[in-house]
Amino acid sequence: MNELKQMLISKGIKPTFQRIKILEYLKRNNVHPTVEVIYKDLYKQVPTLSKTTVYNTLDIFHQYKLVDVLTITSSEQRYDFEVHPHHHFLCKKCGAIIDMEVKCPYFAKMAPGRHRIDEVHGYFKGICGNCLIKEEQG
Amino acid sequence: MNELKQMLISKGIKPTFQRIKILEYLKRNNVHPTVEVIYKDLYKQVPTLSKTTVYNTLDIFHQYKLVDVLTITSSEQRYDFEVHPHHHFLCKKCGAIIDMEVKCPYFAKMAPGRHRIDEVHGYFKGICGNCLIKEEQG
DNA sequence: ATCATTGCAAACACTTTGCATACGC
DNA sequence: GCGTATGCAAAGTGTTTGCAATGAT
Repeated sequence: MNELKQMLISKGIKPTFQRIKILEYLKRNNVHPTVEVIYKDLYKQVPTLSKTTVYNTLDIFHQYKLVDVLTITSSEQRYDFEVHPHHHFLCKKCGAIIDMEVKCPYFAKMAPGRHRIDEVHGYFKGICGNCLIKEEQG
Repeated sequence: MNELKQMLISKGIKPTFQRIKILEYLKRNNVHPTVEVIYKDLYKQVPTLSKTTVYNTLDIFHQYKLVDVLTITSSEQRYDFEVHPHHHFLCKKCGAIIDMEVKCPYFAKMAPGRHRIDEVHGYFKGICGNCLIKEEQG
């Protein structure tokens, strides 16, 4: 908790109770949760919490590059405690988003053209291992 | 027009006037338009057109793999007349989405793990060549 | 006549905005 | 006390749904 507080301070973000809780949640739950999920889970601990604050806080975290915003599914944004660049896998059956390591620097160098590239995103869609096993059994 | 009609028939899709028009539009405008844009543009030619029909039609096209759905921006879906697998570049300044060729098969083979990968998506964000030139001049 | 497509209007879901209250230095 | 953060409610935006009217064979 103190570590996270320091992390916020060092980025120039005022370490309020809500902000620390949300950052803590993201660090602990690396399942790329939606705002809804973050809100519902944290509400148990912080009953005064509002969704607006979750949105505000995630916006600030994103600005200060503490979290990544994933736009894999079109209907909702998902948030990722940012550690290092990596790709994602979305299971079309259960909806889970699973981290995938980037194994080669192909992507960053791929496009030398006229555009300035700031961000590189890659993701896969398919059926995750767990769902495949269930299909075999079912 | 007849070519597109044949394309629909060969896929088992009834070639209605609206569907042909929408497919034609997508083929001609490879700027990855939104539903809004498609609707507003086609409305001029087809004043009875409704947004619902645009949605319905794009859904069908997607099912039958005539178009790709891009979820690069979180706020809206964009549609792409599907020719071959390629990546995309989103300009954060002007909002344009530009096609980028896939130069190596890295992506498809990257993740041999437990999951079954059906789709591979890659995109970049940054400032496009045109906007860079404008910045220099401005 | 039948069955699918179309299109309006209402409902939905996620996100943003406006503003009054509460908190922390 | 002052300035920012919070949180409620309302508005906004893209998408989906229900259903009646239309159109094609």
